[in-house]
Amino acid sequence: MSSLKRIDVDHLKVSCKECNLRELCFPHGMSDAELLNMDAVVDQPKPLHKNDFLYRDGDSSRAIYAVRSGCVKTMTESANGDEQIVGFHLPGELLGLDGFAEGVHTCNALALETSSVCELPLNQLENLCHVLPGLQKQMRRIMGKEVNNDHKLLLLLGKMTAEERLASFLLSLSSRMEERHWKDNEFNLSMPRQDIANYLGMAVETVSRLFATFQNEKIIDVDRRHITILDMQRLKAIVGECDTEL
Amino acid sequence: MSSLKRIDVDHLKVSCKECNLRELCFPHGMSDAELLNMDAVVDQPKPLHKNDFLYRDGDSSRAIYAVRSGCVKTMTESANGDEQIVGFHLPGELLGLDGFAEGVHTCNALALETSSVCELPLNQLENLCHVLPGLQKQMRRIMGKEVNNDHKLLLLLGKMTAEERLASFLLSLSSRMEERHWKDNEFNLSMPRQDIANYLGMAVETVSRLFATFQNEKIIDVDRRHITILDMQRLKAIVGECDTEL
DNA sequence: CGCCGATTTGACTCAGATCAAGGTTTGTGG
DNA sequence: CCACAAACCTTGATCTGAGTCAAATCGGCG
Repeated sequence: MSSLKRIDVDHLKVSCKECNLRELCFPHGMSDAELLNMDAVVDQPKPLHKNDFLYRDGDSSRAIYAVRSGCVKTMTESANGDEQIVGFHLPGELLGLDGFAEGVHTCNALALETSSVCELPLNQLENLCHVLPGLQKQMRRIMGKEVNNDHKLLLLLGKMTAEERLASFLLSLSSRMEERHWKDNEFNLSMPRQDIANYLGMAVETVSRLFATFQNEKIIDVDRRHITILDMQRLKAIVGECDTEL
Repeated sequence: MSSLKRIDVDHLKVSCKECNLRELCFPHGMSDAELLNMDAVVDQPKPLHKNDFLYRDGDSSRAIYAVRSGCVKTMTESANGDEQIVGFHLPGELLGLDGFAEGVHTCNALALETSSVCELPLNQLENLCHVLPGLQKQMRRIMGKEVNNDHKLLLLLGKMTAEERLASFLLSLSSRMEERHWKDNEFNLSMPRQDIANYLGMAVETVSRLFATFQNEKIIDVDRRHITILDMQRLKAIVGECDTEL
């Protein structure tokens, strides 16, 4: 690949039609004709560096975003200053719905590593929904998914033990890896232990100890940020999915 | 009021235009003309009795609902059978978004007391959104609000102590009472202690003890399900809204 | 009145937090 | 290329908020 081509990549827009994440993202279920319309309004801003904010609590809500590469975390802040991470967003996953209620974001969104996103500007979204019935429908699906995700997390925080939470977290990542046609039993964590702990409502030390326990029990292999799931069945058994075989 | 009239009440539809909850509900921000259209599609089924399900996990999603009177709780169920209550819905509040992702509900919705709801059928929603720009916008606001609510609850479950959680719960109820132009410092809980405990991720005994503590400290007065907030400032101070006067 | 579910209260226990080191990896400037 | 600092991660010891278990009390209601 020539140096010239490499420079061009920055300016090159990946069309929705050709994006390999299209089935997970805005375009899900759309016709080719509809995809062309999408391409016309979807913007692809400069990549975010690690620790760059995509948006902050209080920013006016201008768009919804899809992660194209990397990983973005969203977190809410409380009155007395502590933070709760509410989501880690992988490529193809959407964020920004938190701004829909009042037109102002109520979360911070921060890149965990170098990441790129696609933007769907809200001022165009309204018109586009009129023209593209598929998008209208997809928007509803997206929001429903967000709600369901949050509910799962509520269940996790409200009812599970630390062990179940971490197992559940690993399984969630694993199945999202599979959705993306990546290995579902071997992946890298893009977030530090501290963020996992925050997300799961526990102390860093507990995360660390549980990783050690799981490793001792040969359920997973942990090498710094690299996770290998050795015994998926046992992991599922921990969270109570009692479908061992059967 | 004659007995004849009383019978009619069952059949009488309350129009959105005349509903005193309209500013909290679907109609928020709509013109009179738009409200007439809403009325044409909003259905008002028979009231629910205590412990009736409005819908169940797995039911196909046919409508979104607005509580007109009473109180409805929604809860998710985990693989191993335990439940997490994810919301208590007061008059004017909406529910049913959990069915948007896959067209199937992922929550149970259950009346805590005799309750009535309005239904907005989904098959009409799509068309209606085309015709009524106000509804389209309102739908987005509604979903954003749901997401923000869930995020608040995540913060509560992930980061707060039991004391903070209960204080936060009481303040949330109080401000929702105010929205409805009811007393914000005196109200009845429509849910048993067990449900409060479940919602806040703690044991019933802890709820009971904390009510006793708050009562001893003259922050609230508790008489069975009847709550009187005696010292709003102190309650706010507990959750860390350090705006005590300022 | 007497039963039943909801609530409260007390005593005890424990999962997981906190506190305290120590080890490892990464990045940076000389 | 190395030294040094700053993150990040792990491990051990101790502590505690809130859960669990058990029992009494209350409030309706047939």
